[in-house]
Amino acid sequence: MKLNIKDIAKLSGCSVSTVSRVLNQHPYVSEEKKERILKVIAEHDYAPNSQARDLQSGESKTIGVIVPAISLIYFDQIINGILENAFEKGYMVTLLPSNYDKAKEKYYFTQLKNKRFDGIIVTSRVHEMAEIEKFTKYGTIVCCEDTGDYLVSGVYVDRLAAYNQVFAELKAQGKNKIALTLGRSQLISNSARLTFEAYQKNFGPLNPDYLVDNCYDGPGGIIAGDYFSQLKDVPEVVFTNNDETAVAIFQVFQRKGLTVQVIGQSNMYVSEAMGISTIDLQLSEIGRLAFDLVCTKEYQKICLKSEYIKR
Amino acid sequence: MKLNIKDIAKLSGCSVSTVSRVLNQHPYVSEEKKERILKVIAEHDYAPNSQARDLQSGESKTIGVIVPAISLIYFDQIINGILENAFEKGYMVTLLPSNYDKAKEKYYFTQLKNKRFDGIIVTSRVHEMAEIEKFTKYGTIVCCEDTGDYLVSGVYVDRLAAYNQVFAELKAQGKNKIALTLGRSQLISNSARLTFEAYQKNFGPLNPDYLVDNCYDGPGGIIAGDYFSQLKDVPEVVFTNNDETAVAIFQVFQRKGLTVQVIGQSNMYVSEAMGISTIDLQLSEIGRLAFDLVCTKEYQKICLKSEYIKR
DNA sequence: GTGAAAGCGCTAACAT
DNA sequence: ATGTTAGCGCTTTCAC
Repeated sequence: MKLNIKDIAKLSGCSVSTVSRVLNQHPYVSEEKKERILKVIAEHDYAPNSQARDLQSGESKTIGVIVPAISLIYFDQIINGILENAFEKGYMVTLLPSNYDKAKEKYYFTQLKNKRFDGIIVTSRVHEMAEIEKFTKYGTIVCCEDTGDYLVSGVYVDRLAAYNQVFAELKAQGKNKIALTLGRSQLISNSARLTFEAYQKNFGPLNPDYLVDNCYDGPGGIIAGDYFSQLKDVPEVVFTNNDETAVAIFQVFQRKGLTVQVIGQSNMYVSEAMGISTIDLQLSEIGRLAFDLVCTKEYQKICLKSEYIKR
Repeated sequence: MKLNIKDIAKLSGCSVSTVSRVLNQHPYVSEEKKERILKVIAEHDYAPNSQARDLQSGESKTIGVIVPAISLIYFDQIINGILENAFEKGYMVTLLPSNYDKAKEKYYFTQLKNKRFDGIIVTSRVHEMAEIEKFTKYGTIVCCEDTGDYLVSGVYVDRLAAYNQVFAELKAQGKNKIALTLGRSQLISNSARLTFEAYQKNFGPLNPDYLVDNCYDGPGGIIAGDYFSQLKDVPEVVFTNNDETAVAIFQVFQRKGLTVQVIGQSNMYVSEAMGISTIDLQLSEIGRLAFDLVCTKEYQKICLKSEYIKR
């Protein structure tokens, strides 16, 4: 037998508005009634229906987070940052797995229009930024990347600076056989584009043999490692797109007795354990700030500094 | 200017119920009106408000998943199983981080009563099962563990069988210096208890020097590895509670030139890459099935078989 | 085939 | 300080 606020009112002999007042801790309720109502509520184990509250307030205290796939540890850190912040502010976080499927992604933006979410954080995307800009009229959207000239909030790290620092140092050390791994190719991924830019600035055009695409994790790293080690001209350094990949490649080389420097990205625990250099991408801080923006509905672009951690 | 169903009715010159009918694809609407309404909807970029729908239907098509902390890869696999299944069935998944804080956990069960979720999946918990049983009157609850005699649905893997197999084989191989790592101590964690049970059955009482508690991940493994390798009597085998820990311990030993067999749990990619034996805990399948139960609101206990993967 | 109207459970403006 | 009532936007009988 599910009770509603009306029942509580009846049971405690007062009006719904009085009950609502004590529920929401509004002033102007006599101690006597207050206690009586509280007692009835406790006795009958009543809890206000949040769907009705949401409808009434027009908010849901819920935000959606678009992720390509949760299993990539990269996103875990961002999610953690979001989660911590959201909990403190009394928000709930709904995970929106896209698998980089455009239809799914669009569906989630539609749900924003439906008011299922107060806002959406995009950790990675397949839609064009111009399209996402259009969705902002349905609600707050914050992307975890540089949103350029588009009117979309963004929180990101200055990757280019770190990439340039890494490549410049390698060059100064006299290295010049530098291989790269990327996630999605430079055609669609912003970070891939920046990697290229920094590489070319320091070393000129890249030897296509020294590039492996679609490297997202450990298994991808194995493939890349096997490939690089079979080249006639084995690279001196492999600059990877994340720590999981870096570790896997490192192990392949180690097993084959090759001495190749591997550099990761994200500063995950695993790279620390293996003593692999990495770039701290401040993922959890990005999540934290992105939530701040989505929560306050502010339009803003925030750029954090990344740090090259040499090991 | 936010339109509602009433506006659409007015704009297309028919009643709200007719609009509602086409929205929900009910029959008995003339083709002519249907088209007209659809056109108006498209032109004005209208989308029905899901909060109102939820209130009306009494459902939210959302389930909550209690996790101690997302960063533990262990839970990623369960979450992935849940997410895939949920998406297929048109449900949303809200992450409920508990950090094993009892107050937080309780708060989430309260939200179930509030009807914010249609159900909750508990991946790990701090509440007693008896208490959780009481919460089931607020909605469906499914735990990812053996719920024993309590009237709470559970999906889990037969760990004891696998643990027994492992210890029996080690014994047959003549090993007897077996160390253990655990997550939460055997006082509160079910899997810790089972590990103990299987160990004792095969080897009798455990030498307390051969036990390390509170090992959740890589960092924990490092500590354990350092500890074990400093013992006068270094163990021959370390049976760990998860693959991340196993890998970390393995590396510590390797670095110190010690030959110690390490066994993990979860069958994560990392153990495969390192060639470490492990127990496949079927985590993603557990997530998948748990969602099935929560979705159909069935009360059921499902036990899966775990597999010892020797490498 | 279509429409009027009664809720779903709550909040808040308005009256007293 | 307390009660009455009009919505929030939608679905769903129940008439016609």
